[in-house]
Amino acid sequence: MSEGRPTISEVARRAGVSPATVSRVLNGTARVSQEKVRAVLQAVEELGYAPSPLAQGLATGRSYAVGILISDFASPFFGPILEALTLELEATPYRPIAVPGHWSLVRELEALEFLKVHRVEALVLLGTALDGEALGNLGIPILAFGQRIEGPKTWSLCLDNQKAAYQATRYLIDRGHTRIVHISSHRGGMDVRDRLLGYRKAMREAGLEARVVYGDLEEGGGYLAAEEAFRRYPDTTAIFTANDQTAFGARLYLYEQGLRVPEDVSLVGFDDVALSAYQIPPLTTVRQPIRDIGVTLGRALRAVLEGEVPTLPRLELTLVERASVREVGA
Amino acid sequence: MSEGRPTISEVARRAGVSPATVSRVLNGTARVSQEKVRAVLQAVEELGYAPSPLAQGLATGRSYAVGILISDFASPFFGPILEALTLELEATPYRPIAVPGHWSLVRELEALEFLKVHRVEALVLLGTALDGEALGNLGIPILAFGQRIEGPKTWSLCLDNQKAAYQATRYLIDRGHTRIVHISSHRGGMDVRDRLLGYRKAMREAGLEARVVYGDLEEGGGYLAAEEAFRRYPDTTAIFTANDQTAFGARLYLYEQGLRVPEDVSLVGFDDVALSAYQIPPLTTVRQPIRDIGVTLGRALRAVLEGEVPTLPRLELTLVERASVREVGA
DNA sequence: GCACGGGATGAAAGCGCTTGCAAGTGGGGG
DNA sequence: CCCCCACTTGCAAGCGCTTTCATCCCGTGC
Repeated sequence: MSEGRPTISEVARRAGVSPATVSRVLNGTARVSQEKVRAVLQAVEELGYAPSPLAQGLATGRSYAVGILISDFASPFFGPILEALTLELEATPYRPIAVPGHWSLVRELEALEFLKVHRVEALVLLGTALDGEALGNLGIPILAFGQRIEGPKTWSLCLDNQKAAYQATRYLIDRGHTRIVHISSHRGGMDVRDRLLGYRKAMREAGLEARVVYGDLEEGGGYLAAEEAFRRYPDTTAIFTANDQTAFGARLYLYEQGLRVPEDVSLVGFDDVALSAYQIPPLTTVRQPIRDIGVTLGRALRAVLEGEVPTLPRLELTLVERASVREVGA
Repeated sequence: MSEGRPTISEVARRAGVSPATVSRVLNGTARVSQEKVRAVLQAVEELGYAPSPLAQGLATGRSYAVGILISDFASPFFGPILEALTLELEATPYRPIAVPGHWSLVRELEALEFLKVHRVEALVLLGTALDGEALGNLGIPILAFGQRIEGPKTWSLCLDNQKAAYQATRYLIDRGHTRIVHISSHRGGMDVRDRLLGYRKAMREAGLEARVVYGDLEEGGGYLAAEEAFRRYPDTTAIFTANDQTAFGARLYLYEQGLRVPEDVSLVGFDDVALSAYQIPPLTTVRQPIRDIGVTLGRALRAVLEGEVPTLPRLELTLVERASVREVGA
């Protein structure tokens, strides 16, 4: 024994029925008499049978695989989203094939090709740089987050980044800050650009000078960007970053320069990554409902796979006030 | 057109050969004349043909899938390992199916079942609680990290956690600390226990009292554990945590209590997660060569899949001195 | 009592690919 | 000039499953 896993024919033989009947019982695709159902179920039980997804896929023309293109497994933002997303998929017959794009368009295209070859039935894009062009008409539904994509059977989960960034900037302005730097990035998708827009709008409205520098959305880039910011704008009193990782990097720079947060300079991040609450001081940041995003994507994915039109609930971005911002005296 | 993807027969027809020949050309399983090779290749090119892994799998009895059981996609430690690991697999025909076990034995068993059903050809365990028992004799090679597993065709990548923990504790002792708390955890595998052992050994040798409290290896647990530590041992001057996330949590507790790091209490972590260098102050911690671990596992996996015996190089744990420890006066 | 309808079931084809086997081809040696 | 061998190539079976189609059986209505 241990002759590999049992096949449907073995189950059929043992139950005294045909493979077709076993298939019908297992998939509930046709009425089968009580008696045979019982026999089949018992045989399945005894043999420990589980159908081969490969064979099923071949026969049905379906793969039951969904492709998830993620920018980076190591991301404290997308990682948890992936976590929630896969969790949501767990009770379904679909299995996620998650591949990282490593922030490189070339890799993303390769990864996409890989997923195409594997005949994924749907695609989830988590913060990639892919656009409608690159995706072409690959005939499967696409769900995107962190980027806006146009196309048939394509849905994007969009939060109002611009508004949130606007509010975060206002928050700083309302507390007396006028010399506010925004650390943005050329990396990242629409979201990051929207945040920049929100910042710009708030500054413009307040008649303040927009001070923008660019990082790479990671800690190292944040550090460098902060350095550049203070070189160019030494009198800066507040920094608003395009994401938390950038804020962490900036924070270190400030620390090394002996600049206290929030006494000397205030800091506001974006994302509310798990660690933001544990920064010193705890980081005031725009909270993205990470778990909800993952769950929402998961649900939408399920809907899409069932051929339905997904309903993407409106998710809100909210500023969570912690301790990295201080009110400056008039 | 756009009639789904082309099949091997279409390629064959176009190239004026049989499907068998196409297969042979593509897999290099037999000599084929120059001329036909060219014809096939051209047809493949023109049609944009790529073989279906499903069909290939069915025919060969292979799945080209490797299972990766990870404790948690959101982990700042395992996430990057997974990242490096998958990267290493990219140029191979194998595709990773990564499923999270969510720190729960039940889920891990479910996940394992899932992977078994999908006929993965090898299994990688990243910090799960599974032991030889649970794994049973599932006839495929297993690679483990962060846990020691016995069995045929089973290899564990083990770093000397005990020694590293011993050294980290000595580091603290050598700098004059005597009242050192270790925050361990009941979660996690052998590694975490080894760290506890290393701590104990160092304390014992120095004739110091072992002060151990337990967390959950995440920030929240670190916070709580630190709280408990100071309740039980108010005169503590140093904390050595079983991982960095725990240290982050403890750090916040200290901050909230107005205890300065390192002036009032020194802090040493374990892992050297990406963010450790960006803590305030930068965290002194035991560095695990995260990237190397991922790469090593990836290479070993490839070897194992080719039927070879993997060579697991010796990876070292080193203490990286940053700014969270101070020397206490005599 | 007979024809008919409908539900349960099995036989068989086929999903796209690989591979053992046999057939066909051409060249060299006897 | 014929035979044999080595090489290339196609045929066909089969991987494990689904699904169409035909068959069979039973109950019902006239």
